Amino acid sequence: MSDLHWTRPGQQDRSQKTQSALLDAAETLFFEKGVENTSVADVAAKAGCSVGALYHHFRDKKALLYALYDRMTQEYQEISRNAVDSARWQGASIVDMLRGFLTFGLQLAKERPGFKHAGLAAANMDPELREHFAELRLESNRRLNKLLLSRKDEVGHPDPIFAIAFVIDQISAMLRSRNDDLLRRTQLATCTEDEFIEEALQLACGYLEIELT
Amino acid sequence: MSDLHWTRPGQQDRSQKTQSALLDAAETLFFEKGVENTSVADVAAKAGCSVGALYHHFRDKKALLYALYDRMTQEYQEISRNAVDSARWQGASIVDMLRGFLTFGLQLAKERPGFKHAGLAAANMDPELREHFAELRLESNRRLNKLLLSRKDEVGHPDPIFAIAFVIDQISAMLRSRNDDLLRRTQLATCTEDEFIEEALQLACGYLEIELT
DNA sequence: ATTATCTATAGATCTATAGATAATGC
DNA sequence: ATTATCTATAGATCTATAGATAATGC
Repeated sequence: MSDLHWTRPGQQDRSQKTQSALLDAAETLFFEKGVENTSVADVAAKAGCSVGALYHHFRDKKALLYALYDRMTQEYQEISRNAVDSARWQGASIVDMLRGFLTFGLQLAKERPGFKHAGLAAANMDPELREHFAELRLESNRRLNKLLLSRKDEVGHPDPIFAIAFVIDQISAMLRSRNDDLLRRTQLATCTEDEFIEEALQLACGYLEIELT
Repeated sequence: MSDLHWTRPGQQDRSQKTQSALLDAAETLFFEKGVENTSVADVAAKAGCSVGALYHHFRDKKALLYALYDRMTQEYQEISRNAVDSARWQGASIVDMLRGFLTFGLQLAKERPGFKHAGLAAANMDPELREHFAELRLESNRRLNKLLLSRKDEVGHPDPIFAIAFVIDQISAMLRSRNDDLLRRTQLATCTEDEFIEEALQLACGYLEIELT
């Protein structure tokens, strides 16, 4: 995934500019209308350049898509690694860490709707990309897992290691669902974001057998 | 959605047969390779008939897709209404009802993988179909909600009506995640299906404040 | 006589390339 | 002199239709 032999390095200043413009255009159009329903001509038009220029920068349509995912991946990893950082959560309780994770998950979806759509779009497109996205999420979850394990003495559940992993998986699933606009609209319980966080914490803490102060 | 003006009624015996064959072929191919990557020629070939025949039965490609979703909807509703049936769960406890729901959700995904893929495929295809699928799931959840409310005296949570709705939403999200092969493979906690059900019940009951006997 | 099917193809895309032109930076 | 861009188009699909042929059931 990360070897970039499909994009031309670019040796003039303007090169970088149109390459970015092409990626921006692709990001918008691919997730608005779907990759299959977006022609390279559409992308070029939105980027304000010609089809020929597009093919100068990217070997083919797939290369453009992969380069786009690569860009998103780097963005995502930077944000995520910063949010679930061990130094940042030094001394915090499990509840605080979980609250932080929930807050981060909800915010990210609002600030970068592209990520959400990208995951969706990758689904029935490229199995490789789908895998890649799952791996990204797993990495975040693993970091959180490590954080929580450092405080596993707070957990009353008979098998704390399993329980922590299970809770993270489920909270992750709940977040994904909450972040999907359509799914949220068709849920039985309507609540604000803050309410959602607190109720999800109740769920988690009840299971882990942690006192919610 | 349910008015079927896009399929020809069919007045000969063989008509029904090829129509079914076309829908079967579409079901397989659409969810294997994606709708956009499947040509009507592919579908006709797999169904063992010609493109012309396909267009005799369905106005256009979209009509074929809609007819397919219509068929799946009817199947799904029948199964679902039977599973979450008030007569069937007469006198059962909330835990039993939730366990039944979880069991049903896991089994359905195994028996009819099409439903799962259909939901996925609908996602970045047709917004209308996406909505339709969400509505279907909502209907199931509403039925379960009604069932649980008849036993809300078991619930220790201060706001039982909200708590029940919230728990159903979250269990539904957890099920969706568990039923997605790729997501399951990248989860932190590996567990069998039965373990998943019991742990999910623990989560739910801890939150609802129900005694797990 | 009607309904269902087939073959062949027109017309509309859309991807990717070839060849010409313009802009950059040494 | 090299790199980036544009215009124009070849070639490959793919959808949907027209017109001919085969099967059905009254």
